[in-house]
Amino acid sequence: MKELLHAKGFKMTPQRELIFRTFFDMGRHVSADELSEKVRRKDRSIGHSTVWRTLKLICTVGLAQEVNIGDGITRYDRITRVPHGHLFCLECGEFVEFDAGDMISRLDKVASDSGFVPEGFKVEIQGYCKKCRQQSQESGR
Amino acid sequence: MKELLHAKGFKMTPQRELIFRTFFDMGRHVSADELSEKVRRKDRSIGHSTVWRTLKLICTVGLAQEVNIGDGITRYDRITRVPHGHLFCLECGEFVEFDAGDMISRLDKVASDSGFVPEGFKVEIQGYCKKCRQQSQESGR
DNA sequence: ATTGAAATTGAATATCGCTTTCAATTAGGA
DNA sequence: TCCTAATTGAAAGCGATATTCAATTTCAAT
Repeated sequence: MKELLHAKGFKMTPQRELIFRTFFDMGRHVSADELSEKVRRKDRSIGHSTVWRTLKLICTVGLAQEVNIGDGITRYDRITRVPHGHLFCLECGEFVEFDAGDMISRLDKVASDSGFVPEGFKVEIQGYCKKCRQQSQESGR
Repeated sequence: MKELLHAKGFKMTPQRELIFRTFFDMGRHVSADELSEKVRRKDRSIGHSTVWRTLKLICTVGLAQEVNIGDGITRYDRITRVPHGHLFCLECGEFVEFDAGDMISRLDKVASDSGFVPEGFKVEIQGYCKKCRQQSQESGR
């Protein structure tokens, strides 16, 4: 971890250590605010801006990527070996992952056909989850 | 057009007419600011907020949809019959569309497997376009 | 261990997209 | 024509993220 930072000219600090650990202990799709709150529960002296910046840093060194579903809140998702997409409920905001491994080769081809060297993929499905559909059915409509 | 609005309880106005026309004359992936600027070149008296609101309206009546690539700017893309994805250059911001028709059935299945009723799909590939790769190669690195 | 340049920090402030408010105006069915 | 609900433009507001800056800290080179 420290080495990874040093390799790119960054330094390790106690703040970063705590933020890194907290981020990787949390689930997926963490927003900056959520992380900031959790980090500051452990150490009140860490500033919001440090958390924001560290989150960007985690992306810069390639350990996470931004996920944007269009609600104005950027979430951060650690990069796993397994390429995956997101299912997202437009009503309650529930997030479900799905394996997108079998799409990759197709997407790779699409990219190279257009002269692009792909860096990342995003496959997202918006819709309505089971629970929300049942609820809206019960309540009259 | 007018009928489409009336059917959903909206009214047609001169402002909306101009904004609609301008939007559909522009290319794809128009941001609110771009549209606003173009509209206001034709009629300086139209307010920004009217443009924003009309853009939302166009989405509400189902003629366009928001596209979000994570740079904090929402773009609006008219809805075509052909489902498509986006290739996006991380360097210069170039946008290229590709046909995603053959992914739909797979995505539909993914959704229903999780109990979701899909409403929309987003397939995006980030990467580096040919031009930017050549340029960064020429300039030393 | 000490040093010193460069990176990092936290607080405050700024910015940037976008939304809302509000009083005045306008569209369009009755 | 009239009436009401929808719409307008300007301005203010909002929330997420970025930036500024002086003080502090890291760590490679001594």
